[in-house]
Amino acid sequence: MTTLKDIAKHANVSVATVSKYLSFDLAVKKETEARIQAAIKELGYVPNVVAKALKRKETFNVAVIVPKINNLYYSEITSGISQTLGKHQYNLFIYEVDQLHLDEDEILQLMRENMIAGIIFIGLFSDESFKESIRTVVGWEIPVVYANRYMPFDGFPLLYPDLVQASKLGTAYLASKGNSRIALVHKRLPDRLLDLFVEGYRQGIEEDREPLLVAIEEGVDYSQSIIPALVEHRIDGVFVLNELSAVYLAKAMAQANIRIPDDMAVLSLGNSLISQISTPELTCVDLQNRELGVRSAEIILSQIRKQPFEAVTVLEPFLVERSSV
Amino acid sequence: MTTLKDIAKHANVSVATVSKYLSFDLAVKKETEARIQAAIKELGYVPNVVAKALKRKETFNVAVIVPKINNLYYSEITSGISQTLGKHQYNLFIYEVDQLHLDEDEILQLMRENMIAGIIFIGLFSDESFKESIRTVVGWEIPVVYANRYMPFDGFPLLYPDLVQASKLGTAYLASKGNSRIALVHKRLPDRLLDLFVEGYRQGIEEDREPLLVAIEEGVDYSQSIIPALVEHRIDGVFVLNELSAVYLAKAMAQANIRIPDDMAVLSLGNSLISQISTPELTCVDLQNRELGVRSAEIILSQIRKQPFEAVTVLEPFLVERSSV
DNA sequence: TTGTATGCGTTATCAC
DNA sequence: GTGATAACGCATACAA
Repeated sequence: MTTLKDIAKHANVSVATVSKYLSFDLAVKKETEARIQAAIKELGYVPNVVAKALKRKETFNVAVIVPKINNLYYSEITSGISQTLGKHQYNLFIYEVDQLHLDEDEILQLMRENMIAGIIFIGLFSDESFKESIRTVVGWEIPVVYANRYMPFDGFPLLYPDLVQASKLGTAYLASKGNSRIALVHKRLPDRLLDLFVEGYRQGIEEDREPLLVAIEEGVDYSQSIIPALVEHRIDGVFVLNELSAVYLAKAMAQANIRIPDDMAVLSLGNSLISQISTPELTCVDLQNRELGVRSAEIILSQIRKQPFEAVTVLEPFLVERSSV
Repeated sequence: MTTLKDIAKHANVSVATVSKYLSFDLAVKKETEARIQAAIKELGYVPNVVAKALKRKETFNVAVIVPKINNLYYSEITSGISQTLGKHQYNLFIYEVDQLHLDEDEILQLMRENMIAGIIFIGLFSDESFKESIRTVVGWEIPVVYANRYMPFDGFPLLYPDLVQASKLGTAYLASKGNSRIALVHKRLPDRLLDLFVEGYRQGIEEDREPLLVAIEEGVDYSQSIIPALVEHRIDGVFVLNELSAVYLAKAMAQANIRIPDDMAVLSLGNSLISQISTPELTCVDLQNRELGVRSAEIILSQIRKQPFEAVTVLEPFLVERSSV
C-alpha cells in the first residue's frame, strides 16, 4: 500500500505539498507537478478515504434506512437515491429494518460509530415509523431526511407525494370515464391520511359527497369480504390505495365474473411493474418514487454541504392510462 | 465527541487499558471495570469505527455490485445478503451499475479507496459481466464472490443455481401433466447456458430428443412472433427461462384465446412476486435467490475471517405449483 | 511555492 | 493488571 509519504519521498517533495496538490489546495510548479504525477503513476497510489475521514471527521457515506429492499415500491426510491449519490461520489449504505435482527437503536448506534454523513429514512405510509429515531439522530446533528411519509413539518426535511392531488387525479379520471359510484379501498391507514384521500376525492368529483370507504384487513379473502361490499353498494369504480391490493382485487373480480372496467373500473395508487403486469393492465396514479429518491438524495447532500435546502418537498403525481378504467 | 482518552482520564486509567478492556483483550479488576463503565455511561462514549479501521487496516463494510436494484430477482438476493451481513455486524454498500454513471473501473477504485472488506458481484445470466473486474479485485487481494452466474471455477468463489436441475424439474413437471411437445423459450442466452437447459430438458422427458428452442429478441411483439411459432409446432407446454417473459407470454396467449394450461401450459423460471400476480398464476421453478444471497454473504465473511469456504456452491431449485401447468 | 509539525481516535508493542 | 508511546494515512496551521 503506497501512501502520500511514499509519493513525497519518490518525488522529492514534502507530504504536505503532495496532499495539498491532490486536493487542489495548492498551485505547484509545473516541474513538481510532473514529478508528483510520475510518482503517483509509478507507485500506483490509491488515496485512503478512511484516513481522510478520520482527519476530516466526515465520511462520504450516506445511509438509507428502508423497511424492505425486495419491494418494487421502495426499491424504486432507493434506486433514485443510489443514482444521485453515485453521481456525487457518495457511497450508499443500506439497512433493511425488516430483515436486520437489530432494532432501530442499534442501527442508529452503527450510524454514529461509522461517522455516517447523512441518513435517509424511507417511511411507511401506514404509520409514523422512524419518527423517534429521526429525533434522536437530529439531536446528534447528523443530516437527515424523511421520505415518503406525509406529516406536518417537524424540524427535519420531509419529502412526500401530494396525496390529495393523487386522490383527486384518480377520482376525477374515474368520474370522467362515467363512473359515478366510486369507492376508496385501502389497507389500514391512519385517519389523518385517509382524510387527505377523502379530500382529494371530493375535489375529484366536484361534489361534497363522501366516498364509500372499504378497509382491507390483514389476510382477508377479497372475494368473501371486499367484493360483496362493493357489489352491495353498487360501486362502479374503485380507487385502490395500494398497488398490490389493486392487483389482488382485480384478480378476485375476474373470478367473480365482474368485468373490468365495464362492470367495475379499477384504479391503483402506485405505478411499479406490477400494475403493468396485472390482467387487465391497471390504470394508475404514479407517485414518482424514483424522483422522490433523487430529491431525497439531493437534499441530504445539500445539508451535508451546508447549502440551503427545502424543508418540505411535495411531489406531483400523474395519471397513467392503461385498460382497467 | 468523547474519545477513549476522555474515558481514560475520567476513570483514572490509561487509554491502553480502556481500549484493551473494551476489546476483551484484558481482564481488569472489578473496581477498574466499574470505573470505566461509569465513565462510558456518564460521558456517552461512542466508539469510532473509522479510527479503528485506519489502525487495523480493515473495515466492516462489504460492497454488493448489482446490475439493477429495482428488480425483484436481484433485490431478493440483495435482501438475503443484507440480512446475513447485518447479523454479523457488517455494513452493506450497494452499487447499482446500471444507474451509476461511473464505469466499473471507477467503482473498483472506490472499493480500494474505502478499504472495503469484501465484494459480492451479482452477475447476469446472459453474459459474463464483471468477470474482468473480479480478476482485478482478486489481484488486489480483496475477498470476492461471484453470485448468480454459472461458469466453470476460475479462481474465485462461485455461487449459482443448478440450471440443469431447474430445467429437468420444470420439464418433468410439464411432462407429468400430459404435455408432450414442450418448447424452451428464452431471451438471448449464450450457448453454454442454453446447453445446460437442453441437457436438463432431456433428463426431464427421459428421452434423447431436442426441445424446440424459441428465442425472444429484444422488443418483439409476442403475439406476432412467439405465439405463431409455438402454434405452428403444435407445442402444448412452454418452459420460459425468464420470469417476466413468461408473464408477457401468458398475456399474449390470453389475447390469442389460447387457454392456459388446457391449450398450452406455461412454466416460468424464477419465483418472484410477479409469477404470483400473473393471470393465471404461474407454476414455476424457484431458484432460491434469497438463499443465494445468504450463502454469498456467508462465503464473503468466511474469506474475510480467513476461514475455509466452498469454492463452488450450487443451489438446488424446487418446483412451485400454481395454476398455469 | 514548499516544508515542519501536530493530531484525528484507535490499536498494538513494549515495558513495568 | 496497567501504562507509555508509537504508529495508521491524511490534512492543516504555521513557518520559511
